[in-house]
Amino acid sequence: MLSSKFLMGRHREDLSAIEIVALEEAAGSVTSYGAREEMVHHGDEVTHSMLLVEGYVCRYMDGLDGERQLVALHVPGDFVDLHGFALRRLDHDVASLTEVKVANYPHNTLSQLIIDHPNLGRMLWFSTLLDAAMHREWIFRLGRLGAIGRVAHFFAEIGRRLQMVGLSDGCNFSLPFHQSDLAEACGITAVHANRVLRELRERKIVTFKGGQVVVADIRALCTVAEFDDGYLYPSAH
Amino acid sequence: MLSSKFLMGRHREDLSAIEIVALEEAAGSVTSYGAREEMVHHGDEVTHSMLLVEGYVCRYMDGLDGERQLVALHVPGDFVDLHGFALRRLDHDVASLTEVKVANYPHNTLSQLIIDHPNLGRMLWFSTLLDAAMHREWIFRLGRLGAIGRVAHFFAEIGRRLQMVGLSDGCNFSLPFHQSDLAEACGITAVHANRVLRELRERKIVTFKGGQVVVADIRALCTVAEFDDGYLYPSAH
DNA sequence: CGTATGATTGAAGGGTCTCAAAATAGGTGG
DNA sequence: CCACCTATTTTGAGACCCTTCAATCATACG
Repeated sequence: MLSSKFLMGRHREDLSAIEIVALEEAAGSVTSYGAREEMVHHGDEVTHSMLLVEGYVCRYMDGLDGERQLVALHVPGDFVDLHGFALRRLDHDVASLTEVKVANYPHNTLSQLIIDHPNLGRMLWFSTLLDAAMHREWIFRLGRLGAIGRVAHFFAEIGRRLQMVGLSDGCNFSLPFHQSDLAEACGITAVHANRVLRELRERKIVTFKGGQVVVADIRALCTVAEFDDGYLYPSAH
Repeated sequence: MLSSKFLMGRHREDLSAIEIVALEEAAGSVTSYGAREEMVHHGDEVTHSMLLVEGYVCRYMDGLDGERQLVALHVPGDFVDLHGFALRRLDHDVASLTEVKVANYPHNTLSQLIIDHPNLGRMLWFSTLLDAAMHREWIFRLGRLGAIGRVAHFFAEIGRRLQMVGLSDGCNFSLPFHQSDLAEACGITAVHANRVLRELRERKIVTFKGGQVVVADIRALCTVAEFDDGYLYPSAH
């Protein structure tokens, strides 16, 4: 099922069997993208929204002199641009990191879906608000943490999110990033990202090599990152 | 009308007269708060959402050693915690800056409102997505701009938003902030905020004194801030 | 084997923080 | 209306974190 990971670990259980079928049937075509491809350009009018089925996608904004800032990273089960449904055009760019498979949801289909299934509508809304909650945490991370804390926090968040959709045990996961991508997510330079990674490695907290993250000391990672997963609204608590 | 500023300057014209009346009638009680009062504590279950009618409100998160990071500033016409409708509990704190008046919208009333008026529902969703768009811009600001750019960007955004609801000409507006508040919004220290303000004053770009912002050179302000108001989704363009 | 890309390290400079003190403004009571 | 008290703003000096610029190293790939 294309949407089988949607809200997995995030109160997916609040969806009825009927609603899940309705969501699945609302999916239009499935599109594939290669790695590192631009998927949506900022300013574009969007007429459908993409549910990420397979692969990693990021959203980013560009500064005047070309420096890029990641504003979101998406993993399977995430709606990548559901906010485009209400906003109509995007204020940022969307690109694939890996090879990617997305299910397209035409906006006029979504409109009807929400009318027919108000509870499903609220869960779709909820999913866009999860993005906003993550945005807030990223603001906190950039505003209040030093470089080490930022990188640690990023690892902690992605690990936890992948765990929720069954793609990680929380400590070992794939992250198809270059060090420069990590830098763009954390508001630091690639050179400094490298030094931060060395320190995290030397302190035996986490290693990152070849797109693979291995958390050696999850306790220390969360401490350094000031990480608490509450803002991810996991099902259990 | 309590909701007369809702989405003002942001496609409010997409709301029909009937929908506006329905929104107005959905408002429950009106509550007043004093200046600098905590309004919602993180983790609280929220059963209603507040539309800001008068005054300024901020949302923030606290780090381990008490440093605070603002994640949003709200001006009249903003729904302060509409995201609580779908999230149920908040991941951050909400506090007043000035004396404040809010209109309360009980969540069960909102549920019905959305079923009866799907288009209004989409506009409410839209309004929470505007918050998310601003979050993204804050991420960019913190990740990619230096201290001067961050402060300039903050001024530019608030000026523009106040202009949209008729509370500023874009260059002169009230901002009931201490320098330390500005610091908490921009991820810098209060001491450095002071130095940045001096530089912006000396470069004849903007002055901030006694809670009043006067932009002397809007062109320079936007340049320093790398500011473009597209992410605020203003009606005209 | 040569080339391109990404990772790693070094040295120097700059931006921001910290700590501390002084100046100013605002509010209150005499 | 002045005197005092407190909160806020302003300034200085030194330390530290991160950036910049450059060079070297490792790796993958034609």
